[in-house]
Amino acid sequence: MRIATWNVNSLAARLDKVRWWLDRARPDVLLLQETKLADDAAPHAAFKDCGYELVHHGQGRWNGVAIASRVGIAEVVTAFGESRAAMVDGEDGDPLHEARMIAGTCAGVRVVSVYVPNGRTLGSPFFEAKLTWLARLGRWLEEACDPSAPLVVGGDFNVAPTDDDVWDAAACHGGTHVSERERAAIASLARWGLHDAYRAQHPERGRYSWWDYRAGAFHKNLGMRIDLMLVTAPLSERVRWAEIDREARKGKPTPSDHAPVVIDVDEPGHPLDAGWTAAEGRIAKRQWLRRQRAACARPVT
DNA sequence: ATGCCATACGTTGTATGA
Repeated sequence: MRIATWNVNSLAARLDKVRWWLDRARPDVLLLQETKLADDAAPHAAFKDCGYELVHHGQGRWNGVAIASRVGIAEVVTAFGESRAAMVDGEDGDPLHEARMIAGTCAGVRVVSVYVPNGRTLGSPFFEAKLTWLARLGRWLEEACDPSAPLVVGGDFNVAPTDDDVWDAAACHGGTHVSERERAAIASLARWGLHDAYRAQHPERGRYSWWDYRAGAFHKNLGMRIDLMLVTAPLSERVRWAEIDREARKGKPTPSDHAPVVIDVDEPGHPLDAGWTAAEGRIAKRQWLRRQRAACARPVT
């Protein structure tokens, strides 16, 4: 089973790129962030054409999260299960009232797509709201989820868990994304039972999931690893492969400033589509894996 | 190592992002 997360920075602007990537990586489940769409504008038909069911939680201009699955989606929860009445369309500026969380169950795995608030600057009300939001995520996990069951919280956490996850912690946005309190919030999630699936497969430095659009940051590999796949123990021991697909950060038209983070559960690569013979399937799978490694694993290209 | 890039909304500017 392949599960991925991708902050697409507008699903409307990125729809062709997302379709290309679904065909390229064939994830079973894709967690999406920053769709920047209202629910009634969610592109269900486009995903259905690619073989995916889409569940979406958005309010329009900003934020917006979704889950695309080709193995079914059940038990959908948005906004930590708060009622619609409690949500005031984010108009009060409280991130707890914004579309930043959606969960579902796909092929026996509880999947949670999160878009953690940015925080803007240390000490600002936005920064405090970011910490409050992360604490709310922790409380929801404690109340509604089971660390001994297979679960992944994937998404844009807007936190680089360690200095190995950022090109230069000192140069980083006046301290957000790398501060002690943000990292303590991630550590608190870890204590509940969430493991960093990508880091478990890749101890090396210099692997990032976001690069600034400007000043050639991507080509200089000046980035941060802020898109995470955090998995509970029963899922962690099933992870066989993880990558950040840098290919998706390249090319025209303009890509998202984030790259997808992918994990394979139970086996590496992906079961091929029906219609292949077993022998053809094995060969194609090896070629696919080789291509993936060559394309994704280079530190800088 | 910031808003120099990119997005939406709406109209040539403002808000937001990490």
